[in-house]
Amino acid sequence: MSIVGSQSLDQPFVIFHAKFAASETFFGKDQEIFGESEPADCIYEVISGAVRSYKLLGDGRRQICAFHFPGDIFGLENSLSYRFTAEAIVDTGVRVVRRPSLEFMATIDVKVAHNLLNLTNRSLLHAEHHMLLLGRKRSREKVAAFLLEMDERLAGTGMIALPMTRRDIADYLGLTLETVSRELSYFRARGVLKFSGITQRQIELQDRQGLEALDC
Amino acid sequence: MSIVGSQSLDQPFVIFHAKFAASETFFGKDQEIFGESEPADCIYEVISGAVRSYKLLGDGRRQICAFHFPGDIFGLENSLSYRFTAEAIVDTGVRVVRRPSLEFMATIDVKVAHNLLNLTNRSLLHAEHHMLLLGRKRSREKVAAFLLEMDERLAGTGMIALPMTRRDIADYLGLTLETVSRELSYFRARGVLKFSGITQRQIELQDRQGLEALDC
DNA sequence: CGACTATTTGAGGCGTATCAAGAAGTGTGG
DNA sequence: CCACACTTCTTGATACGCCTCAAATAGTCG
Repeated sequence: MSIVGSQSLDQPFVIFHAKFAASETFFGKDQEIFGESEPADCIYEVISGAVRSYKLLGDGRRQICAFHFPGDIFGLENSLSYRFTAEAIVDTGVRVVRRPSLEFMATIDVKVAHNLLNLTNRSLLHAEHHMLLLGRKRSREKVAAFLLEMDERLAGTGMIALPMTRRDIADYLGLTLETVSRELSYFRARGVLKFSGITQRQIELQDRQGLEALDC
Repeated sequence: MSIVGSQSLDQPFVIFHAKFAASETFFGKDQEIFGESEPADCIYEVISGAVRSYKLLGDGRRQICAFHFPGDIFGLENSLSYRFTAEAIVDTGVRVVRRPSLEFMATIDVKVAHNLLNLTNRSLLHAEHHMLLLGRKRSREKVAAFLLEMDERLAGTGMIALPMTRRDIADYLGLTLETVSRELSYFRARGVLKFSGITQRQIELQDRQGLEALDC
């Protein structure tokens, strides 16, 4: 229904131009790709795997601002340093472009500049949508929205293979991992979803309307 | 300390170019400037007054995404329709530019395109910062962060004249108005702030460090 | 298989919401 | 200027949703 969160477009962004794009780089599970307040040298596109980007409070409380899946671009900054930390959730391959070369291209290629703006706007759209969730939705509605977003971004088939832990989900939704688990159990008990695979991360949506009714 | 939320720059943005800028338009208190999902025709700069932009859930729960003060630009979109509703908090004057003329300028003037990107990035920075607040801070920390943000954006002198109600503050912070009121009372009882004017909206910060300690 | 991590589930507590009533502040008309 | 109606704000009592702590189960990896 909503395209929020998806970075896929009808046409690929002209940002990772062949002439400037570096080859694929790999990061292992839980490996940091860049850290908050590090110099923002590079921009990344996920090739395979999944990435979380988050901010921390002084005492360790964590807010995951976004998950990035294959095709998504992250690490776009206009300031000198990154605004958050990015980590691979599972083994992940990314394409890297150095910022200076991108900015150079933006000055000579209108299409690149336009795509940069589009990408940033897309992130902003997602962030504003997520503010509504964080500030005003209850735990059940948050988890419902999460499942619908993941289904849409990962497959759209109702068969979801989550790469992230319950804690990641909780830190994305502003909940605890126990509350996330309880709400998933609630949905399972109601037949809204079931754990289809051998693990608890493979989820099959049985009643999408039941979730959409909660997504408001 | 933080520049989050402030849209002021060393140099003014070259967006409201003399050739294209319309004259000042006025909106009365609580008047809608544009509505969510209306066609995004125009872009606005606050001249005087204050604006809130918010999203709603189906049952009326409201999340204020941002406040806009003189000098701030809002209503920037890349999609066809606005992403939220904008209302004047008090009597407000705004400068208006039609989007098509702005987009035209962006194609012929690199500086305009660059400023558009900068503005969008600034909004994104604020949104991500606010997600951390909404998802992971307690009510006291939220109110402390709010007071510091307002001080910085409205004056920076420690004398704050809030244009918005407790309900607006609550909907910005993901709280109820009663909780906001209680936390303000708490800070007042501790001598962190006092109500300096004849109304409860004029606040004088007595102990900024006390607030910054909570802002983390 | 054994050690470890991730997840579920239960019991109880805390923080914020809800409901309610009164005080403070604002605006209007006489 | 005051009287009155209305809105906003404060404060108290209580309820409840989510968090915390704890322990058992499920899943992963050597």
